[in-house]
Amino acid sequence: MSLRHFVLGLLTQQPLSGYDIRKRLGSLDWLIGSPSFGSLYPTLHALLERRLVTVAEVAGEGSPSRKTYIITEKGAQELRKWVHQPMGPGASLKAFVMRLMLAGSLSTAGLAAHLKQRRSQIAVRRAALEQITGTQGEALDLGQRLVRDYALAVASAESTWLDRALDWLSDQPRPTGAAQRESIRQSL
Amino acid sequence: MSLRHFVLGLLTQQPLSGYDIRKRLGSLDWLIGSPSFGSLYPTLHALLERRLVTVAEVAGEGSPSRKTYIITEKGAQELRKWVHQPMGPGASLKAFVMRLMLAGSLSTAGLAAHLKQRRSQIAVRRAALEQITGTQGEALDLGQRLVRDYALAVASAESTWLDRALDWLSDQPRPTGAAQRESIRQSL
DNA sequence: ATGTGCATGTAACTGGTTACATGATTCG
DNA sequence: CGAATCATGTAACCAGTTACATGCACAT
Repeated sequence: MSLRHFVLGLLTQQPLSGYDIRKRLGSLDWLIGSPSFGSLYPTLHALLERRLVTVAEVAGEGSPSRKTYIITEKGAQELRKWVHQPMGPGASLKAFVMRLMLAGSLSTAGLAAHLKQRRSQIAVRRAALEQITGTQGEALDLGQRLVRDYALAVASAESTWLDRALDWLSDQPRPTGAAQRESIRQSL
Repeated sequence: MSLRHFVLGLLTQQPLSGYDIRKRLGSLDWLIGSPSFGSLYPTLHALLERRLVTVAEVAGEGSPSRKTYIITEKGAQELRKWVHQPMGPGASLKAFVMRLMLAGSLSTAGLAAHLKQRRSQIAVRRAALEQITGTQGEALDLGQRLVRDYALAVASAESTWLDRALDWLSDQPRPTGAAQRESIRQSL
C-alpha cells in the first residue's frame, strides 16, 4: 500500500489529475513502473474518502473535464508521518526510489538519515555478493554470473551516487523551506 | 506470470526444492525480490500438474523430508520458447535481471540480442531523462531532481556494464555447450 | 521440555493489471 | 467521418503476501 502515499507525495508539489500522474511517472517506468489507471483512479478515490485530498473539477477549456486533486493538511501530515519511518533492510531499489521522490516532504536531516541507511545496506549487499564470488564462484552458471556482475555494478553505482548526494547535502547551508527550491540547481 | 518461467529456469541448472529456491534468491532480494513460500509452493505444484517438472521426494537424512523438483524435457522446451521472445520496450530492471538469470537457457546469439536490445532501450531512457533536465530542469523539486540524477547514474552504470558484457560475449569463441561452463571465469 | 532451524503447505486477503465502457475534442 | 488523444471510470481477474498450521530434527 505504498501507492497511496506515493501519490500523496506527488500532490505536495502541485495539484494533479490522474492522467497527469501517469504522464509524470511515464519517464520512470523502467525504474518503478507507473501504475495503471485501474489502480490510480481508485487510489485517488480512496484518498478523497479519507479526506487526505480534495478535488477541483476543471471544466475543460479545449479539453475534456479533468479532476485535479489537491492535498489537504491532514494528507500532508499523514505523508510526513509515513515518510519519516525508516525502510526495512530488504528494501528494494523500487521502494528506495519511491521514497527518494518524496524527499521534498522530508527534513534535510531525515533525508540524510535515509541516504546513509541505504548506503550501509548497499555495503552489506556488496559484501554478500563478493562473498558469493569467493565461495561459490566456480559453481555458478552463466546467468548467475551475469546477474552477480550486474548486481555488483548497480550496487557500486548506487554507492557512488549516495556518497555524492550526501556530500552535496552536507554542503547545503540552510535546512528547509523555500530557499531550498533555489539552491538545488548546482547538484548535477 | 513470470515466476513460473523463472523457477523453471532455475531448475535447468540443478534439481531444487522450494526451500532451496528461496535461499538461492535471498541474495538478490533487493534487485528482484524473492517470492514468498505462499507463491512458491503453489507455483511448483502448477508446474508439476502441467508436466513441466517432476518431483523426487528425498526422505531426509538428518533433515526433514524434502521434495526436489526436476525439469522435464517438456519444461525445458517451454522455457526456451519463452526466453527467446523479446521483452517489451518498457521492461523494468527487475524483468531484465530475471531474464538475465536465465541466460544459460539462451543461445549466445539470443543472449547478445537481448543485451543489445536492452542497451538501446537504456539509451532511449537516458535521452528522455536528459531532455527533462533541459526542458523542465528548473521546475523540478528536490525529490524529482534526486530521482532524475539517481536514474541517470543507474542508467549509465547499466549502459557501461552492457558494453562490457557484450564485448566479453563477442570475445567468446565457442557458441554453446559444456565448454561454456569452463571459460566464463575470466568475466570479472 | 523448549526453542530454533528445516521443510512444506493452505486460506484469506490485497494490490494491481487487463479489459472494457464512456465521452469530449481535435486533426486529417 | 473516422482516427487519435485526452480523460475518467468499473469489473473481472490474478499474482503475490500475510498469517496460519503442521511436523521433524537437533541442541540446550
